[in-house]
Amino acid sequence: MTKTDDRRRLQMADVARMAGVSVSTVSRALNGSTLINNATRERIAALAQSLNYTINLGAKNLRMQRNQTIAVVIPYDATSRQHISDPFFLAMLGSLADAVTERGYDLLLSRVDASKLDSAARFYDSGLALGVVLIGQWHHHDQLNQMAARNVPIVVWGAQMPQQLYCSVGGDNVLGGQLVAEHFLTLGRKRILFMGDTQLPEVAQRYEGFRHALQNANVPEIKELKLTVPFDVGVARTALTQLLGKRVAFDAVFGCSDLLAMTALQVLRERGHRVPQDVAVAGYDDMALASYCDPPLTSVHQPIQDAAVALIDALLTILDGQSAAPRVLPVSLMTRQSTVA
Amino acid sequence: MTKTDDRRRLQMADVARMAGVSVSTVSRALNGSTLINNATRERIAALAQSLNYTINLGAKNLRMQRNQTIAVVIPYDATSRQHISDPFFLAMLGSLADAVTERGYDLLLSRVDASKLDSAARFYDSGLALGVVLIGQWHHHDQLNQMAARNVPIVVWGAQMPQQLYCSVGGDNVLGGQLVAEHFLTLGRKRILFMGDTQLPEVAQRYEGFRHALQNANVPEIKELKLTVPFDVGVARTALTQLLGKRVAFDAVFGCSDLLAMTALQVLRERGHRVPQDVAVAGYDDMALASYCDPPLTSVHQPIQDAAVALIDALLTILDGQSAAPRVLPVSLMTRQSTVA
DNA sequence: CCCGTTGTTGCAATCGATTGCAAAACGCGC
DNA sequence: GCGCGTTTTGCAATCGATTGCAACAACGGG
Repeated sequence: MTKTDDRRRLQMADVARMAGVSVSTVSRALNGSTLINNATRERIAALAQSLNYTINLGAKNLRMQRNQTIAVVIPYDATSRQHISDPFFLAMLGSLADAVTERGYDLLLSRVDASKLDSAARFYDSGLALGVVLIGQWHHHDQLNQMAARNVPIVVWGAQMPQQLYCSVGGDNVLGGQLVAEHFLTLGRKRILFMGDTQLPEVAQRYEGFRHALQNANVPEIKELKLTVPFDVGVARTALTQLLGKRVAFDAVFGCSDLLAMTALQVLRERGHRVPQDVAVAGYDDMALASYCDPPLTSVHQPIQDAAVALIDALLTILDGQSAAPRVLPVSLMTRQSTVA
Repeated sequence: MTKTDDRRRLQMADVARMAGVSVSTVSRALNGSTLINNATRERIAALAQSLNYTINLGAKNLRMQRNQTIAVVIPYDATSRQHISDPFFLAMLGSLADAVTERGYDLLLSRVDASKLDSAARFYDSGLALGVVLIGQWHHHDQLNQMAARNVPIVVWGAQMPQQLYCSVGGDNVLGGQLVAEHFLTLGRKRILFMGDTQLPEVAQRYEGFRHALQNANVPEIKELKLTVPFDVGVARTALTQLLGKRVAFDAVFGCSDLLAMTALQVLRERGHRVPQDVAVAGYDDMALASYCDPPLTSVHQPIQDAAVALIDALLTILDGQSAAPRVLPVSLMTRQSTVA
């Protein structure tokens, strides 16, 4: 099969020539300008249609000084060379794609090194996108503030922090942590293992709510029962195994993501602990897999679809020249058999 | 707080003026042309750096007649107004994002109505993207062929079909179906419920392999045990419930996605059937949740990361002017407790 | 028949970069 | 100080669209 000569893409000048008018006329006709005679407009529209002509958006955007693209950035941990795998990010991405599409924008998806969050600005700086939605603050609240300070339109999924210059949208992490702690306390569990990296703002807030609930109930906090692990199944597994090896006793586990909780579930079962009888386990995010797993996982539900809509709306507000206030979305505890039989 | 005057973006002309040279010189300097004196080049580079100047990619792309963007399109079912939710698509998307980023391209994510797959070509036609990766053929093999015929660079995740003009990458669906059937037969199960929509090429192939294995073993095919349902948990649940109401007996279920299989798992359990003792259940895709669910789900593993890499490489090959052959990737059966206790 | 209006159309500048070609600057030997 | 070969630089055209402004046609009134 000989390859058909991949001839030059059709452009406005071609349509103009074939219609016997100037490029300006074609441009105006296709954009529905009232300057153009109705008959001419329709004739040109029909011709363009039949030629299967599509306007070159690059050229249009350049001239119009505007485009219709929103960048969504999911940071990755360069040290562990991890791929996007956490279902939470993926689910968020799916909802964002819907929200963006619904509003008639395009979505540019990218990943950046979590230690250089500010490189996410390149999409704005280079004019590729109107603004940026960043999933997670990671360790670089400061970089985000700097970007906001130089007027990069950016909205971040994550915790609301003091002295924050950028707009954030996130779940009520303090409440989430508190709900889990209270739930465990109601069940009479007092030696609760906390799994998460409190260096991350969101996790820090969950821990704060968690600790606060313990204090309120006059339950002492136990140092060894704070297990600092990243959102990484492998690391979590070894850390937990190690802890169990040290024979530290606990009767409940609070994993700061469903994946962490489910890892705990597996490790505990392998070691012969019964869930929830011996150890109750709760997770965070309430992903689809939480309700399917064995036993179904108690988890803090975050409203992902609302979150995606809120993120996009906030960004559009900023693009509109207004300022968007940070938002904290409600969360709720989904109680399942991993904590109550 | 008064909004700081969001002054015009810096452009090459500005840098040129400040450096006391022409735009051409700046352009060449930043692109590392050897025409430029080393000292000058460095001076300009340093200046640009300090000014935080970023080149306008829209303008550059227009002039260069090229960009670095690949469109990834995930169709949606307009009739059910479904959001991206199937974890398989999301996982694929994650892997694609990594593969694309790794090769230095950007990823434009979009959704199109599954009944108008050809509208995915707009990203190419409008010059927004170099080419398109489409996830799934759905019901429109014909539209894809037409796109390929008019030289739209496109690669499709899905089944390889006869008289196919486009490049596809997919799992070995026939083998997958066969593996599941053989596994069930080995377990002595002969009344196997097939759940999936054989209108979809991939599912049709799985069914073909499945049926073939039954024939080979001289096991009769049972008409009522083919349940035609889309990849939609809600629909699947009602269809299965209905079937159970009709008292049709079966001792195994083959769900064409993990989500379908897990839905079956739940429905069966609700109705008091034990898995795997009364009914064995197998799924497809081997998502993370398959190994976590209760009981862990036997499933056909598809190499998603390899698939993503293969898709992108195929597209790049096509963009390079060569032709890319369709690829069928190996699959394997992950046996877990949902079929063997 | 001339002129002002109104309704259409085209010319040419513009968006922000790249690049072929001509011109300027430089070095060097005579 | 001149001529010639090398570097180095800048002018101007170009990518494919949009749009202000001027030009032109048609028409009606005086």
